Amino acid sequence: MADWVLHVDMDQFIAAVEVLRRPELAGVPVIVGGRGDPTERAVVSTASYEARAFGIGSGMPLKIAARKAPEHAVFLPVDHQAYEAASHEVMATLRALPGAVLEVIGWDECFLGVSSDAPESVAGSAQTAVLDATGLHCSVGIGDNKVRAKIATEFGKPRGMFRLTAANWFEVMGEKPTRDLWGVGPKVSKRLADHGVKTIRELADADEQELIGEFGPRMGVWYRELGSGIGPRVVDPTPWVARSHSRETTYQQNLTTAEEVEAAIRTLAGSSFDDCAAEGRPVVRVHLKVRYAPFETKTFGRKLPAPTESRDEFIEAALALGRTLDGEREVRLLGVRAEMTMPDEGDASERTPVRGRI
DNA sequence: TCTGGGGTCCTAGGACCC
DNA sequence: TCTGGGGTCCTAGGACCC
Repeated sequence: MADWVLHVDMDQFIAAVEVLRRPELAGVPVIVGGRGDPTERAVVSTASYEARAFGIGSGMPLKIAARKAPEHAVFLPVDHQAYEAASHEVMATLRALPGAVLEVIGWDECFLGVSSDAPESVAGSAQTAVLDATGLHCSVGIGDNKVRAKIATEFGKPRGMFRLTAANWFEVMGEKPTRDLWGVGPKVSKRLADHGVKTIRELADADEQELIGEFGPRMGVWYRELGSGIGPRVVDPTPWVARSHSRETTYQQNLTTAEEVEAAIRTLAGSSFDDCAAEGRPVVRVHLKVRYAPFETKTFGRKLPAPTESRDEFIEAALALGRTLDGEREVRLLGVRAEMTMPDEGDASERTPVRGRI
């Protein structure tokens, strides 16, 4: 029996959860974001397939979405608790599949490690089990590692499945742009293009030393491997442990006075500290995230003089950092992050540089 | 036209030490 | 007067993902 990685991804998860508890919304363009008021400063969390047909997508400002949306579209507020609960149900269902190892990588997606000679059959069982337990549909990518499984899912959407392995990697992905790879964003694909590397096949064939020169020893090697679809295969069921916590808020009006900024820092710093304190781990760094007009976001960090478990000490450090902000330019405070002491992680060379929870 | 909120990991370069 | 090599720690910021 061969080992497989399955990537399970819920279809339009947030919108689907909303439709589930309001069946009358089935078939209606549903847009979930912010407080559900499209005149406010906020962005779209998820749009239903019906709404996507009008060009509405995640990350889009609600005001823009409102302009694109038809009259009968419905805007809903984000309800974290409902999605959290649905997510737990989905994961519990998948974890109960016989022989499956589950690694959660987000609210609405996970990897499943399975041993089988018929991975499509396992994928079908997973889809049926999730649908029966929750009423929600999902798509499944089947791969010989995480990278291929993750990318395969896109070809299976919606409600389907797709197998991507070393055998069909170049046939399916070879001529596509590097941007289609998981971990290659707009900046990196541009830098690759500047080296004459546009397609995934070209990335696989690229000169390793040239990539190392451009991206450094770790990312250079990693990107070249990505071109061939090479990636980690181990599905790790160990519960995820946060390394930091942050709070961000979109103020409906920009903060204009030093007093307003200070009060905001106090609130955000306090909340992010509380999240860390709840885990009983000292805080070692503070970060401020700010936006300069018109649209430039920056993050500033400071190590604390010593790890602290004092809320006041952390807030004072955040305020001190806030006072170093450039007073010449119009600035909006976005958030405060509290970085905790790290759990023991072992050898960095054994980790994979894919960002986020892999 | 107006841009979320939650995260992770990597690199460059300076300071400092032996 | 000119000038090593290696290592670690830290700051600051970049990039990406869900």
